[in-house]
Amino acid sequence: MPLENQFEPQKREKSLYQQWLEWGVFTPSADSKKKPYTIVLPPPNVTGVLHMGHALTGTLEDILIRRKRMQGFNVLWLPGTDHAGIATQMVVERHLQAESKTSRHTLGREKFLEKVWEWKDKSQGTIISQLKTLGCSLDWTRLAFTLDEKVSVAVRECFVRLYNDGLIYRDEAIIQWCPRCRTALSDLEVKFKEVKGRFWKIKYFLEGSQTEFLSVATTRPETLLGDLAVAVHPGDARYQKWIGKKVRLPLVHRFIPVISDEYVDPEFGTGALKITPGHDVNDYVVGKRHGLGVLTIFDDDARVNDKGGAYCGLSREKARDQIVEDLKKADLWIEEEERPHNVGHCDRCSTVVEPKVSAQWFVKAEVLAKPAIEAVQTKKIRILPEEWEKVYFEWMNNIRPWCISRQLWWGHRIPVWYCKDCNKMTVAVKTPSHCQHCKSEKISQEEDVLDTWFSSGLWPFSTLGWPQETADFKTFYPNDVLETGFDILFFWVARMIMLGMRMTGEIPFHTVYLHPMVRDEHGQKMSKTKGNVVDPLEIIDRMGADSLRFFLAWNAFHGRDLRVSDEGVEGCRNFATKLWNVSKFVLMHFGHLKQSQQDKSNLTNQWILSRLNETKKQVADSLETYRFFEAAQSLYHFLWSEYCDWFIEFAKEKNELESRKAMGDSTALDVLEEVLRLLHPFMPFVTEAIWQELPYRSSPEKSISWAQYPEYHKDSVFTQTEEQVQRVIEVIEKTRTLRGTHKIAGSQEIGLSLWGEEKILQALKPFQDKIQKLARADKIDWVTSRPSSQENLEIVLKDCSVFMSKSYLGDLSQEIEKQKKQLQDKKEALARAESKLTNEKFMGGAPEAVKAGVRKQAEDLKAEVAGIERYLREIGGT
RNA sequence: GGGUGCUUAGCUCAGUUGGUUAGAGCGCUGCCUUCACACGGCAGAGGUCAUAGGUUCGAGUCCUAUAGCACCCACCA
Repeated sequence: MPLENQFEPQKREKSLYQQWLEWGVFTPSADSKKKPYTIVLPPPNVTGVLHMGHALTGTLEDILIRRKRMQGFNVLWLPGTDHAGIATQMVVERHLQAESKTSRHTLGREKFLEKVWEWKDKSQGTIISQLKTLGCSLDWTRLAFTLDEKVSVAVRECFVRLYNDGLIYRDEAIIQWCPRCRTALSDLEVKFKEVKGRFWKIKYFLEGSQTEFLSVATTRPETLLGDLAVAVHPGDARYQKWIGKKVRLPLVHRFIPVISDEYVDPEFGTGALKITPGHDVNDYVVGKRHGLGVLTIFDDDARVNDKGGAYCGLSREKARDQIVEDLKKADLWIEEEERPHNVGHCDRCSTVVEPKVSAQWFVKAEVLAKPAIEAVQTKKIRILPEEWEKVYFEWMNNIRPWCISRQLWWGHRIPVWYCKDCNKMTVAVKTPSHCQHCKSEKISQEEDVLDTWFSSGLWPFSTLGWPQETADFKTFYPNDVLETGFDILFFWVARMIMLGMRMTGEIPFHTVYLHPMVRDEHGQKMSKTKGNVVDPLEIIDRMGADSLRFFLAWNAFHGRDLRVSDEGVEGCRNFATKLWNVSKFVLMHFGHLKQSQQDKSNLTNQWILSRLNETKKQVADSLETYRFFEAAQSLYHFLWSEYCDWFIEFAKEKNELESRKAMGDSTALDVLEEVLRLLHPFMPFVTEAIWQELPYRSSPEKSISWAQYPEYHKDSVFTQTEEQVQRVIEVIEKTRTLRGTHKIAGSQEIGLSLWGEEKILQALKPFQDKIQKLARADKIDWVTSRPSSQENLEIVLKDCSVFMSKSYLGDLSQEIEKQKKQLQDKKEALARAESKLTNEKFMGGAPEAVKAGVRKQAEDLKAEVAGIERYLREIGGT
């Protein structure tokens, strides 16, 4: 059946995907004898819609997956979504606020969670349909969600095991607190940003004195309400006499000790540091060292609490203003200056975090990290690109306790029950009915939920049924590749390795591939506020999923940025169109064939088969090393610059075309079919559409998804033919160049003479018709004696020359200049080569192959130099 | 403060262990409405590989220093 004139992705892609689903292409059989290959999709957050980063993940993983499926593996690509605790809760809260002006607190926990579940269902539906639009061959029968019952079981199991092993504990400590989200955060969830601030110097009067005071510098005057000491460096001469004395806390009139501690930097500020153990991580440590205790002066919303006396009820910001004002009034203020400093912000909502002392749950990450570090050191797990290994080690070697409790409603409730009678904790997988210590039934579950990343950390196996020894778990664990953005190396990848190894005793995957971050065309981070977000669906809508996918693969360099631009995707759309058009052409001429029948004696066939074979090798090498961009480029180059530009152009020559048709030669079709299969993982839709229209196929299967992925065969290498055709190409190209430089009209046929050794001419002669057609020559004379340079121009190739009558020429001045430059370049290159050959050290030290190469190079250059000199003389440049 | 990268054509980037005359896409210039394709064809211009040293027979590739840029981690009030 002929292909329609244009491939219209908008019309075709949906139904092609539907067909794959109907055929069950994406679902592996659990009891297959085939070797398994598994990737779990990094579960997108159910906060909204997919962005370009997801599209990149989907594309790269689908390329790996589809290729392995075609290579006969039992392939599982498992889709899922993440409940994304803080992020989703925040989105839904905002939504509620905007829609009905209600807060979660007025709704209550149960009602609010209902709303979040509704949101989740909607968002998940959107995400699924987007992944389908992109063409991702995910096994939807195994769709998972991080709050699924089976995942919950895994989460509890993991928690209980770690608790029993002493690796999870509850402790009162200073943690990062987001007053807007009203929850504790892990260190990773706090982003330090430089903000403009002020540095205030305040008087702390000596107890009993009206004149003597310490000048204390701070960026946060409001925290003086919680000061429990002033610290100076033990070696600081200025303050020796103050140590052990007491000072009066301004405005509050409490008396606090002056202590000495090495932590204080005497060079910084005034050398006297106020200590607020309740609201500063360092002060907390200092306070602990000196037994100062803790004074918490903010409530969960970061308003001053009842410990703040007159300031009670004020927000942090208002309290600061008020306190500064009062200090000035009371003559306790000395001076202030502008001072930029780093302030921690909530990763999710950008609120300034407030360090706060509270009871939280922690994981002893340093214990889990040890085997996880070793796994990468011993290369049991490879991280690619390799430089990320260093980053991984750096973080893992300095890992700190991981705060896993969150004061949220949306998430996995921590499986701990407190007994009202004996105050002890019951930690269990199954919800207990009574306290395991005193049998009391007065128990209540911990209100806190777990950090989202705790459940994500189990994803490679919690989705497969662990801790049950299910068929899926046995077949598909460990996974093969974990592919994701480098931004979640610590958040997610490191934790999967730690938890995976601890829980299952095995590495969760053998390869981590970290892709670059998607940026806009100027390299700027995409953000809604900047308005530079490129929506993958919008691009797909205009140019098709295949174009976007090919673009993403093409640009997945091993750098850190991937810039998305319309022009770039257009180029890839053009490539898809090229494929479509050449397919149209091939089917037009060879679509009637019923079987493969290749004329292996045809040199053009040998050449393209050899080139195809080389391409297969390059694609395989590139994909095995996750160089998607390189694989995409090889395919692009082969299809466009070799198959279309030369093979098809050769085949179009009248005699050739007729003879191909007469013989029923199917090479053009067969090579196209292999290209389709090679390209299918990259551009699944258009390749499937064309494949469906082929008159016969290499595979009896209904879908190209099941067809075999082409593999390199060393018996399809035709080195000699490649050289021979390469020479033909050069003859044509040089002739065309000459025509171009002398402005010979395209319609003007010219006569050529080809001069060279008999052997060379014999190799060229089979291509006479093709040379004539593509160089637009009406005749070719084959000569072994050199034609007159009086009447002809000579184009010198490595081992032969093309002669063209001077009668075709016009103005030569530009050409002379160009050739002079050429001559200069060649002479320099020749001089370099010759100096190598006369250099004894080079001749002694370089390997034989290199020396032979240089010798050959020198010979070629010599011939070329002579040729250009001759040519210059011929066209009148001395 | 610690760490990791980057600097190659106008732009975005390749260039695997040092080895022949440094590549691609886009963009640019000229010509061509040739029967698959103007989302096309043909041809062309364009780079002292950031700088300065060094190692080597040979350096875009290795070493040292310098400059500039980006990112990550970190509690300097």
